[in-house]
Amino acid sequence: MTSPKRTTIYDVAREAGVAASTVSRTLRNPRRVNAATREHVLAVAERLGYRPSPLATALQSGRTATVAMLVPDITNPHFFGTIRGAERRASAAGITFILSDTEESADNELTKIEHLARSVDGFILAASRMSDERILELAEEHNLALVNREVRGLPSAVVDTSVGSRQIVEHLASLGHRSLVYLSGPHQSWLAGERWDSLRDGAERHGIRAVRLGPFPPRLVGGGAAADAVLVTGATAVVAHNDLLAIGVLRRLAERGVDVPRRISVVGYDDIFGADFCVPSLTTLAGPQDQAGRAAVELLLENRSRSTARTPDRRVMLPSHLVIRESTGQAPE
Amino acid sequence: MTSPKRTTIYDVAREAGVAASTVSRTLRNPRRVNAATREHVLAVAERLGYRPSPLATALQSGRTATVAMLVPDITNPHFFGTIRGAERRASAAGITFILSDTEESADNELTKIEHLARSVDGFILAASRMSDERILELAEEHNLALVNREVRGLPSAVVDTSVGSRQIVEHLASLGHRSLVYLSGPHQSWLAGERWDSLRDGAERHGIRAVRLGPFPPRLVGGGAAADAVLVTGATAVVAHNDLLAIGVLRRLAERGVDVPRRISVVGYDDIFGADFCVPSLTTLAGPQDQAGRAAVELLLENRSRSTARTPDRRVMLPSHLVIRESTGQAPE
DNA sequence: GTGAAAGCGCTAACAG
DNA sequence: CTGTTAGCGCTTTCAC
Repeated sequence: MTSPKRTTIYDVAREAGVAASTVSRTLRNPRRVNAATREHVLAVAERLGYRPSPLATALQSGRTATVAMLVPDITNPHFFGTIRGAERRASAAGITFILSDTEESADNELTKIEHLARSVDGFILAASRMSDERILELAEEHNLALVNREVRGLPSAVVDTSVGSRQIVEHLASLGHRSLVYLSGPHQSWLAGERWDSLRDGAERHGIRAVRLGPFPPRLVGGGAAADAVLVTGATAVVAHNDLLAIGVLRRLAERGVDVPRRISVVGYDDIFGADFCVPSLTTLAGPQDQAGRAAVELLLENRSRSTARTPDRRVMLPSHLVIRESTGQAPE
Repeated sequence: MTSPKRTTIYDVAREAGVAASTVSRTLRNPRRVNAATREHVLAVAERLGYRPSPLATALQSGRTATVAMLVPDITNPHFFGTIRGAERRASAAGITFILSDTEESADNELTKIEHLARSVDGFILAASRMSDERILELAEEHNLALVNREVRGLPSAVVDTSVGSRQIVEHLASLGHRSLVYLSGPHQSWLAGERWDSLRDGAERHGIRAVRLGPFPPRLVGGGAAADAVLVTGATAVVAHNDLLAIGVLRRLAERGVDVPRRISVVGYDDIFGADFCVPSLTTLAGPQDQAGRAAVELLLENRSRSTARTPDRRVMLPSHLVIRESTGQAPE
């Protein structure tokens, strides 16, 4: 690759016989320029193959036309939908999309934010592991939008799992289950807390005994220990923090010769890739994660420029729905 | 979020009683500054919470400390490993990672490259859909590294599937198969071509009849039509362009009551998430995709700064290995 | 409607 | 070793 001096706004100006500022206007505020000059400038720019420098624009204007998304674990299929949705939306708006993996660490989130602070217009924090306090503090200085996390006063897009969690309980109750175990996810996960609250709440209403176990790493491997722990409790139904964990449980139960769903029913969250072709296929709470990602980008875009004056803080709530497959069935006896 | 005037290099300079250039040096070339002043400047910078502006640095120096990765389809699990590997490596080097989905379109690749050209130090093209000519042309102006694609003279990291493809044939031959069908992927996919060449080559040596069908969309849904097409041929073994397609085939065959592997054996490529827990579990050619992503970033880093003088063009070749699971077995009869 | 000029924050000669 | 001086490419008053 060679860099034969990119053509700048000045090259265009000279060639077109106008001032640089006119070229700039032609590009940013076409209507503030005489139609004739405008056409001419555009033609010259086109001919010279002029491409604006986003860097220079950003440095001068303060707008970078870039957003960064921070994800605890890129590898986790749970986030694929969110990432895709956000990327698509950003791309459609001509916004550059930066993706960063924070490896499940709140400290990493902070570091990355500091690092990128001046290069982006805002951050999308997906399932942030940081405390509410820290997030609020950061929001003082940065433009933030949260995904699957709520913090007072901050814009967020979350796939509602409260209603869905109750649906899970109802589903299990209707199948005759009288007890369930919830396998919780990462300790700092806000979602994990939300889900447990709703499950317990639902369980109470239906006179079902609910127990929480964990935390377990929200990955396939976590399923081994989780499954064994479940068997000890004698519960007839288990709800895992996410599908990854649920599939891990399924595998371990199969290994141990435990019949699902005859002996025990298993439910997950997210409806990730694979939930429909594992065996037995997984009953799970599905949600439009990609829409959440998409909404987050929109929230960010709305909120920029308006340095201080923030909008009536927007919260987007997306509905989830229960997908019933083969891993849940009539309670034993 | 409020922006109370970020502290600049000038603030630090004034506060420390030195020139701005000294502050700059202290940060870039610490050794060119008197130890005492250095300490002092660093202390002041620290105290003022100074953070450099990547934009200003980039504008001035031409280096953006950013790389962009272009992927045909973020959604495709095949790329997850590559994306993760690249992101990790970039992150470790303090390099900002831009991710962009090109939606399987060569034109989109071109557009995105033009768009980002001045904001990044280089591009990682994963499984590019562009023609060799176009890529070579782009390489004149941009710093490129290819993943799973080879173009004369350009740095690339590819997971070798030639050797692996022959292993697949040997595996099938040893099970008594005398014919196989290859389900090809996207028309413009270089990989698809490579794989077919190696398969056919291997088949020839083992006196196996090999037929190519397709192209099929390399996704689960592509498996339906593909499976039906295979059955018509009467072949006893099918090798799909990737695991997604292979799993799709598996599902369709199950639907039609065709016993895998007793009636027909199925092989995929990539060993994606899910290949081990679909039913039957999938025999597939696994490769270190994340290392390919990682290597690509390294190639890019090596190659930057050296504007014209390119290194003896580096090509990284990663070995693949055959993972034998339940979807392949003895040929019928 | 258009031009001149001042910077955005930083780096890189070039002096001293 | 350190300060001065130009810009990098673009936007944005402020005049004309």
